[in-house]
Amino acid sequence: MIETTFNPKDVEPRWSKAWEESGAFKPRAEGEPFCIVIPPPNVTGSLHIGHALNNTLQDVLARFERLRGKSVLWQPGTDHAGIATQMVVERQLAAEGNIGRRELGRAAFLDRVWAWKEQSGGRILEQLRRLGASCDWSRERFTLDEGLSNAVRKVFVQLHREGLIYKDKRLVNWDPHFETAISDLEVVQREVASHLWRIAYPLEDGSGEIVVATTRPETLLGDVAVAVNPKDERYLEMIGKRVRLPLTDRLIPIVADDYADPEAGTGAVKITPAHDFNDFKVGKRHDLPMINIFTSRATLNENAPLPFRGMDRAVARDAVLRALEEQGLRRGEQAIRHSEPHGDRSGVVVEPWLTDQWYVDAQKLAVAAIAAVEQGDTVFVPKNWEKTYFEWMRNIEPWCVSRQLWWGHRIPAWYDEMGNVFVAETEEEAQTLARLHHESTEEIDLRQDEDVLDTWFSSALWPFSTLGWPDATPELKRFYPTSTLVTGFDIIFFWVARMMMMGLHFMKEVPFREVYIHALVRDATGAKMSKSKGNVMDPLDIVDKYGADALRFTLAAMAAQGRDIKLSEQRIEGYRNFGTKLWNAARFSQMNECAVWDAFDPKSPKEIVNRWIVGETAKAAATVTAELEARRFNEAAGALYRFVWNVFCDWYLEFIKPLLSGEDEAAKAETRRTTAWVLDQILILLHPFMPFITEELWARLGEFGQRRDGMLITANWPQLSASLIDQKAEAEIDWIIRLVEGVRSTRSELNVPAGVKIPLLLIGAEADAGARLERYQSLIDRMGRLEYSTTDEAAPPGSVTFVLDGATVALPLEGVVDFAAEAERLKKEIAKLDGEIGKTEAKLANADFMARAPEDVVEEQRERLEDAKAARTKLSAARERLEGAR
RNA sequence: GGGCGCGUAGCUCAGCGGGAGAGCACUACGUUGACAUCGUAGGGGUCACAGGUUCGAUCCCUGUCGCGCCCACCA
Repeated sequence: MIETTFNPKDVEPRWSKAWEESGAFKPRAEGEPFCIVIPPPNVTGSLHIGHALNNTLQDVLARFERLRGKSVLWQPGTDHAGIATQMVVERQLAAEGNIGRRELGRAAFLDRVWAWKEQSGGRILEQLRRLGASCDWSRERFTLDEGLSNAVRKVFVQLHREGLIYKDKRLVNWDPHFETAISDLEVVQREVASHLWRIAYPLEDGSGEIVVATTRPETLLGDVAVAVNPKDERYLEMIGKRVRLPLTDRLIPIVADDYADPEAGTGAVKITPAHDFNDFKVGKRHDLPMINIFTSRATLNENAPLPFRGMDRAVARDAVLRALEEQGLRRGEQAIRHSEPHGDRSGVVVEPWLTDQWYVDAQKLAVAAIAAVEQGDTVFVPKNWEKTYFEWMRNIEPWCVSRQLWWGHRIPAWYDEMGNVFVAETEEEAQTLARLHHESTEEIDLRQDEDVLDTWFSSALWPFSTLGWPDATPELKRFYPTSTLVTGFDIIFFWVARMMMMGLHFMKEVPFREVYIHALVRDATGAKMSKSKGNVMDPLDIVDKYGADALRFTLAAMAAQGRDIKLSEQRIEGYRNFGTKLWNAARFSQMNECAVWDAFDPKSPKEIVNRWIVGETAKAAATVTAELEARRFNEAAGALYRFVWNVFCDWYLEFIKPLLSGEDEAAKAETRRTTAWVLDQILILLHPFMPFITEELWARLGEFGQRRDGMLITANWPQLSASLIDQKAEAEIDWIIRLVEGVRSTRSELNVPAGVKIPLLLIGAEADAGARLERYQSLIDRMGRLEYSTTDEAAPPGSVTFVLDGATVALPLEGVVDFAAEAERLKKEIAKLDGEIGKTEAKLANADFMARAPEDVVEEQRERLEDAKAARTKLSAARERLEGAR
């Protein structure tokens, strides 16, 4: 016997293991391929609620397509997450005893990182298993494993050979904490309180001064010019003159450049080409020198005047301001708020810094990536994200891919002593290239580039590298292009765009046909979850408390396209209850010996209720299928919820109780078979959302009937013909439902005690309604708590009535209810009908409406009017009777 | 400055050209061998505001107000 509540803790680990061991997660040999590559989580990370959403949606699709018979590969793996992982290990080192990575040395430090990876690396995938993720775990990959590293080297070398990767000296976003370059995308702007300081630069000829405004006075030490707008009359005279740069012994020119905005600041702007992106361009235009005044840690270097050397930039700011004050060169300040660039990982202010870095010519690669989406080779769902994608792709900047970190793919470039660079997949090949270059047969001393690649470089190859590229593996042939990518909007630029570029370049085909973009999971109040705010919901805690199915169903049910998810525990609890409801429905079926039956033909039932529920099942299956195909996860989940709870449990199971306890053995047998069949369909349809409870019930229900062929995970998705929908059955059941609801509602409104059984008289019924009443009498009596029900000629005085289609339902309640209350109820009902009659009549009297509205709409209004009028007549009659009875 | 999105029941959200829905919360009542993690019934809405299009607008268009996010810039 099934117990009254489902206990996920006992059940989940068992099925996780069984599924994996059975090979169900591996693609079947036959069938249309369906492939998803997982967005690889950081190898040493742990599961957060965003992962839970992301992977739930992927698993819903994977299980859905698997049930539909496709050959499904959900490719798992992890990302080495260069900067993030290195940061964690550096913190560990600091906590242990202040040995920095530089003191430790590259090799020893990397040993530490690998050790940490070995220790914590498996955790997040274990956590995904707890969610029920049906990845083919035997194919797990890691961005730093041998195969993927090979792919990275091959891609780098080929792009370099094609001129699409090059080394360049330009300003980069420099993170002084990690002492590495980062890409534009890794820079976040944060608003800070600051000042706009005005500083006087004395003219060389002693004829006066020019005042500049700046938020960064310390960079004055690297100024090489002052720019004014050529149209700015205030400064026309000064163009071409030189000023004495304060605190230094340098003379710098005043140049005319459109960049200077007469409206901004004082109209005169200091130019520091080595530390500002705009100034860099001005410097290039005017052929100005570039003076770098910072070290890699953003302290002042030897190019700064002696007193300032070695100072941190913040200290230097104060020192410069003080020195200017002493020299009487400050011309006031004003408090402002402005945004400053920060490293997204380090949180420190990023410094524009002049260095040699490797760049990918993204502009060229973007051409095909833009065209592919324009042509619909890859579609975004929801579609409006395409606009974001295009906007970024069309304005793409060179991608800085080198990082001055240690944890990552070492750049496959070697230098000889003269600084010539040889890019090759291996040192041997580089050696060969070097010898050719030097026309020498001697061993040439080569030194590999110290830098590693941006983490996203290897991620960009993920859809083909994980399938075995550069080898022509069967998986690559079969599953590339992959089917669907499921990811968050926050990594469209970081990841999606770059996979598009790399996939198209190396595979000559898009990496995926579809990109499903889901929203962010927020807390119940709409705030972004973050550790510092302390409002994070740990998915594993939720799984412990409510079970994985409840969490999964909640996330899917809330995943409406285009809106963030505000997750509350109450909601999860509600869907846990849904699981319990299903569990108990199964329990009921088991108690009533609704056993699994071989070869049940859904066309076979004779009983109306059974014919009805078969049709409802067909409708639900069609809806769930269509909604999942359209990626409306919330609609699919909602349809299932309503079908299981409001149709199957609330009505069908109640309808069949009399049949199951009745004498008609044929009807009883049929009902058992039908119930078992419907429940099976429910388990299959629900399985993508709630895999554990459905699989468990599948097994339990299989135990007392005929044994199952296999696990639910490999069952067949229902394909039910619309011809199973029996309109006559629908009409009859609909009539019964409305009758029962009318009775219940009337009883409740008039406070008829639940325990009191009352009679029901159907007045003025057409022949078929009368027949229905007779046929389903026991059912109706039971559900309406009726003493008996029958047809009659007229309502006895003092009965309470309501209208059902053409008939009046009378409940003789004299002595049971308060007629004043009933009169009030009738009055309300009649007023409501009057309102409706008035509105509808007005509409039908409107010539424009009659002339322009479609015929079916007009007809609908006519029917509505007729029904309302008929009901009004009957209720008025009832009111008169009531008056008479008083 | 450019872009995207959102204002619908107390809360969280679906819906999106022909009489507004769900879950939770709330109220009342529960003799019911599937289920109290439940059942039955009920209350609750100028669908932000203003114009327009239309026979008809919560839905389409324009504008206003409020909120969120992304990109760019910031002397």
